[in-house]
Amino acid sequence: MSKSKMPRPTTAELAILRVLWSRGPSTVREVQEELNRSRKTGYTTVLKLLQLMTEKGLVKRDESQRTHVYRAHNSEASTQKQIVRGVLEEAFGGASHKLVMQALAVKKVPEKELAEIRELLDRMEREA
Amino acid sequence: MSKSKMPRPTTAELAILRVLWSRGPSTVREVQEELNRSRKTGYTTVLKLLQLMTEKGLVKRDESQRTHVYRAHNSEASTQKQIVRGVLEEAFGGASHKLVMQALAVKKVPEKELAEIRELLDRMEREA
DNA sequence: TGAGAAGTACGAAAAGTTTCGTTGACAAGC
DNA sequence: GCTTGTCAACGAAACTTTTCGTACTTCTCA
Repeated sequence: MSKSKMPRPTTAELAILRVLWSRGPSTVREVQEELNRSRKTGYTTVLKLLQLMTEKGLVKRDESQRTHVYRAHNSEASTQKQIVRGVLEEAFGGASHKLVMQALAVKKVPEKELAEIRELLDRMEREA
Repeated sequence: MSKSKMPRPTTAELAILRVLWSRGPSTVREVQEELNRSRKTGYTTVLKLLQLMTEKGLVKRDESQRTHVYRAHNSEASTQKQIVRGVLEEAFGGASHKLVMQALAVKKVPEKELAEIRELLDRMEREA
């Protein structure tokens, strides 16, 4: 499935993807235990989600062992980009700068990260 | 209902809110006609949505005339902030700078708007 | 070897979202 | 006063997302 027609992950799916991105390839049990740190979730719930996500192409499954191992199909960055695109259209009418400014306003950003943003801005201006 | 426990608007709800923000207080018919520019939507669909949104507190309804008039309860900016907060937690693990950089990367931002962002950054540094 | 533990598959219930048909109230014009 | 058009209310269908019970298989080890 091409990346562009990939459906946007739902909330529960994202929670799972975040575990996979941070832990790397994992079993159902491992994902479930990690999720339980923040929110109680039954084993079969996680299993079912991962099965559906496999069908949708959001994750890949290694079935070579009895205990299957799942990994995210798309990178964290590319999934985030897809989500941003969605939010941008849906809630901001495409006005990226508004999204940027809200993101900066919502939460104090460390100096180091502000510098990163500045650099990106510089680079963009140089290319324009 | 306090702003903080206000549920995040769904996709269809957001489409309606965007009309209300841009047109100001409007009747069901007016909202529906505006929505039809981009995507065919039945009258009763819009009506039902607006009724549900009234219950949820997302919009306010003026019933003094037979033809009711709806207006958004929260401002565009505060709703956007709420959405950004959600996306930030759900998909970015709270890393605002990543959200900012994805937003900048997704779509070319006009020079004028980049300048606005720079100004905001300057202001933030001065205050820090 | 057989009892229990750990795993997958499947189906369906529960919950949330979106759509629309139908009904009855009210209004406007003839 | 009757007819036609516009509107709100309601209920239900269709669809999506989330949750979990149950059944069956495989592995472990006493």
